[in-house]
Amino acid sequence: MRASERAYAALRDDILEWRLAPGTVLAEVEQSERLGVSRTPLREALGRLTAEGLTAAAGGRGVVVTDISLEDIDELFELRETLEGKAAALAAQRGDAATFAQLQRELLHAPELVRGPHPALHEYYALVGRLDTAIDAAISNSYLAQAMRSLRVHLVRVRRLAADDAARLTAAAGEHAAIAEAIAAGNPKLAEAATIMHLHRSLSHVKATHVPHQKEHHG
Amino acid sequence: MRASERAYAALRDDILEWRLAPGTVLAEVEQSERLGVSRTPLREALGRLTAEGLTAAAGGRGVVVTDISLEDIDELFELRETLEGKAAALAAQRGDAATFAQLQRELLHAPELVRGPHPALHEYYALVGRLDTAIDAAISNSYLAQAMRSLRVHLVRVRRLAADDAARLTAAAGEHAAIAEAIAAGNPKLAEAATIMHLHRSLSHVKATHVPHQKEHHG
DNA sequence: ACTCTCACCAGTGTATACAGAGAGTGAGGA
DNA sequence: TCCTCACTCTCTGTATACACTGGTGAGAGT
Repeated sequence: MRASERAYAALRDDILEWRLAPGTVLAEVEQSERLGVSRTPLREALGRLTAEGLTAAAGGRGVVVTDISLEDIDELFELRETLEGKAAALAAQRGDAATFAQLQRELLHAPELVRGPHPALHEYYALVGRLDTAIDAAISNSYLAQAMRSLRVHLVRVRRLAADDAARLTAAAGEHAAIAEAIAAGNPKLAEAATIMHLHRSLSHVKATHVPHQKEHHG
Repeated sequence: MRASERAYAALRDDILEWRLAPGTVLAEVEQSERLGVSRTPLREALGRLTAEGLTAAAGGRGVVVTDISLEDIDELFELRETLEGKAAALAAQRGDAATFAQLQRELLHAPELVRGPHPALHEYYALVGRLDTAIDAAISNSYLAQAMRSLRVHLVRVRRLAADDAARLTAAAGEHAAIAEAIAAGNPKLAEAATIMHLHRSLSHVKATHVPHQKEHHG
């Protein structure tokens, strides 16, 4: 694998998992030594991260990890409602009913994954991810899909701010199932409404359980 | 100005003005010599262009200028309708009425700019650009604004495919004035409807006057 | 004549050296 | 005591040299 790709993936993970706190200055030499690559591929990685909005240029002083404020979360979900609402509606018009009917059935059994002594959270998130992928494929609009992908990067960070307990995941599975059902039924209005409902509840949950992230400067 | 910035601006302009036809392979050494910069800043420029979707990696064989098909235009306007419709609605809710009322008055006089022996097209496009900027500012949602900016880059390319005659520009000015009026009136539904109407007519115009671009390989 | 293989080459990916700019710090004066 | 100016130092921005990969063309074998 290319060195620039490794550096990008490593830094991206570090930021999304909050191992690199917002405000952290990413100096080129420091990071290139830490990741074992030279400055050239590291600069490429930083450029991609900056283009995605995970880092920002700090005026001659390298790049810093961007912050996510409560206003950012509101803005993020406002855009998300617009894009994913439209995407669900388009999927209902253009998607394959059998695919989404199958996803609905699986989602209805998803609560079993998050309950019990050994919650299979990985499988749960993979299932939800398959619904996202199915919608992306169904809309057959690469620009819209691209816009949603770039949005989801930031949402991964936000998700880490909330406490995803079993109760919330169970409820979310039901909401996802409702979206899949509406798409399978070919009902655009209903699919959009189900998506907006889900996003509002998700946002409420994030805001209710959100704990301000302490900035750790462990050096 | 930084060399990477100059290279980026030059290549971006060349692509948007169709001086670099879709499918053109941008070899690093060749372009770095043409633009008078070394390969390092040129690679950064190519990375930014690829992130924006104006170029695409060609599997170890450099990057190529991406193509814009008729399907792309449909997808582009589908996303545009979603984003700009929402933006207009938000601007109607949050924007300053006086600002948009003033823009409406100027837009109503815009036909004078495109008629006559000396059409002031530059002023016309600047005025329309000011409406876009005002909407961007009014929505106070950086993520939505960013999504629209990345979309408009591609629309500049599409605009070059259509023949922007005085008749179309006059009609477009009226449509823009209607959008500004609806925003000034604080009517979100109306602002969204006016935007969707404008975009549909704009798309129809592009499709009606579109001439397939001949690929020139002048070397 | 067709196909397979090997070698060469063009071009990207990476490392490193050098220059220039910006920020921080220290001292001196008001 | 605070403000300002200059110096220094570190870090970014750029150039260039080197390595490696992927592709293409020619030559030989079937």
